[in-house]
Amino acid sequence: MTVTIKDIAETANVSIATVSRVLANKEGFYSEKTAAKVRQAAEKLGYRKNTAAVELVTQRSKVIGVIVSATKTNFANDIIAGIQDEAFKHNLSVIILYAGESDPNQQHRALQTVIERSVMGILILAIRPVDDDIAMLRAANIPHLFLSTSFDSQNLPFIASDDFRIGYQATDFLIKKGHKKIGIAAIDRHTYIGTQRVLGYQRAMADHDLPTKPAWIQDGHFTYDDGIEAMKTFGAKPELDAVIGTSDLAAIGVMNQAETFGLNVPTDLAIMSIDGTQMVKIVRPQITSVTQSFYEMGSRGMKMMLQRDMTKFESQYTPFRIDEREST
Amino acid sequence: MTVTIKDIAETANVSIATVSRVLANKEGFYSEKTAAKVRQAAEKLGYRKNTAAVELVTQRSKVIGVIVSATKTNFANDIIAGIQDEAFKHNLSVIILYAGESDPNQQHRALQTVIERSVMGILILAIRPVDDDIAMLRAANIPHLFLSTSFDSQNLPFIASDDFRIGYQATDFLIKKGHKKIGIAAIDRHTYIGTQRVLGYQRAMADHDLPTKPAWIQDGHFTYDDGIEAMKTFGAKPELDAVIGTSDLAAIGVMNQAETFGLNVPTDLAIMSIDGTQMVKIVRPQITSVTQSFYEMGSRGMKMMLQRDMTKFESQYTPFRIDEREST
DNA sequence: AAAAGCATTGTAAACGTTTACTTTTCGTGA
DNA sequence: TCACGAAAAGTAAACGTTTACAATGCTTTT
Repeated sequence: MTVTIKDIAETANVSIATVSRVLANKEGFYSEKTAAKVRQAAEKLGYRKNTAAVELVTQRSKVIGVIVSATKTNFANDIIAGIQDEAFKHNLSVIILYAGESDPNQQHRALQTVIERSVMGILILAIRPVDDDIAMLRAANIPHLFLSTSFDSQNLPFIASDDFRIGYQATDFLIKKGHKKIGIAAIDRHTYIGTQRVLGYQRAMADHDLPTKPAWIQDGHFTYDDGIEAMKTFGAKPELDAVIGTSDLAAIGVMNQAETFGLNVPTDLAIMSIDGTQMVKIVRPQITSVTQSFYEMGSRGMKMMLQRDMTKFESQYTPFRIDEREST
Repeated sequence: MTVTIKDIAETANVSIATVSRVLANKEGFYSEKTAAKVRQAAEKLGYRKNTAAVELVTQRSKVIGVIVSATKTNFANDIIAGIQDEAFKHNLSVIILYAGESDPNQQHRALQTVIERSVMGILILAIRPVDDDIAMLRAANIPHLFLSTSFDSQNLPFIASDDFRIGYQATDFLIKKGHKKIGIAAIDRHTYIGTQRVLGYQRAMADHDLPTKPAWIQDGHFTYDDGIEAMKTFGAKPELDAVIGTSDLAAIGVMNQAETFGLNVPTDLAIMSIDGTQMVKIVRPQITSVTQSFYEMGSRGMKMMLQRDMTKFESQYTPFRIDEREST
């Protein structure tokens, strides 16, 4: 039914080895005359390479697997764009698997899928797998790299922002603008990222001899609704004079709730977000953000994959900057 | 190096056929006693199935390929969620390939990749491939379906919204709110979707005996910036009393530019968007939208794939509704 | 004219599964 | 005890490539 190189070989009157060589452009192993015959036959028969066969015999695939959490925050698109552009340059395919929102089952299945496909590398976005899955990942012996998550222990390679510094500098920025009572909203302290940001925040406050209160730190999962909730807890007459939203959407949630309370941003309350995606520019007032280099995380991650030797993977931080806008 | 069923067979002291049957859960073909031995050996050796080998011999894969345009509009995530959830239920993997923003090269490569992987089905999101690629797609004899794009001719199967009706009803809604001079922003009339929406708009205007002007229709590609540009063209003292943005972001662009001009939304200018993603709820004022059923497009599309018989694919429209908010 | 070297092509094994077909084992009824 | 049938297990071919190695033919060197 389907056309194979064997059919081409017959049509072109050569051996399958020759066909294979021509089609794979193994230069120097065939004459142009034969090549022309082969290519023409392939074209005529409507030949399509069978990737499964190729991967089986070569024991490798030119595919990078990307596992993404289907979170409601939106930076993943930028990271993926970075991965994609870099992969395209090197003729690699990218397959993306969504792993739900912190659903361990889906995560496990996604991981299993890419491992069984023996992809040449695995990029894991903003997900911290359970220990069993990490063990599986290691056993699989496939280069893998975490993006936009960092770890304290485990020595897993990652490319991410330095979240302690993000927390510190965001806070420091607000303090230098004259704020003294600064809150932080929708932070997930079960994640390493979350703890680091809080630590950075606390250090900055301490460095400026500013007191903090536990109630100024509102837990959540970086979502819009968590931002709203956090602001509701801070109240209509908040003690605070500035709030850091731990994602763009969270910050927007804080801002909208603040305005519902009749507070003016930035005069009554300054707001700052962490991420700096398009979101912060389309709302009014535009939100001052710690802008992360998501695209770069993706392209750097992809480049690292190209070395293939995982032992050389070195965790690194991507730069971030503060973009001042109207909300501070 | 890697563990194969042959290794398991040796360890468990059975034939590879038995191993294969146990591991594939072909019930009725093995005794529980043997099964236990096999499973234990597999576990012990750290066996991983080789998908390439499976696909080669079975001539089929349990993978759905999804091709997405990496557009700056954001509804794709919802469609993908629908696809993903449905696929998960049926134990299928989903691989997603980004095809750039209307870059024919990337589209071609993405298509080629999924075809060569002989996926069991292809879902194409918001992309209208060039004719050559459509021919290739057909020749490949793989079930395929377009989501969120419709076609006049070609008889390609799709699941999308009825864009004529969207255009009509959005316009009709505004007219019934008392508006008479209605514009439409950031519409791409090179797409079928675009022409249909404009036709719907024009018909609604005509049905109410309202005149229109060519300048009221501003071309673009559904982006935020196109929304801004459109509004700039309409001017600081626009002739219009309402504008339809052809995506959420486009509508937000229109709104932000209108406010830059000092216009009040909705009193000076009513604004309406088409899509109805989270975006319209996080901006102030919240935007009245034609809300499409993106998630449903995804899950319906996936369900259709399950039939596998492409000749039975029937193009269909998913429902939409109008959600009134603060911008009208 | 034979030998050597090179370019080109061919042969066949290998990759890791699944599965049609065959063989063995085992329980049951006569 | 034996024949029979069902259950369990085994044998081997097949899937479509790549590639090491072998073979062929041609050109160049001696």
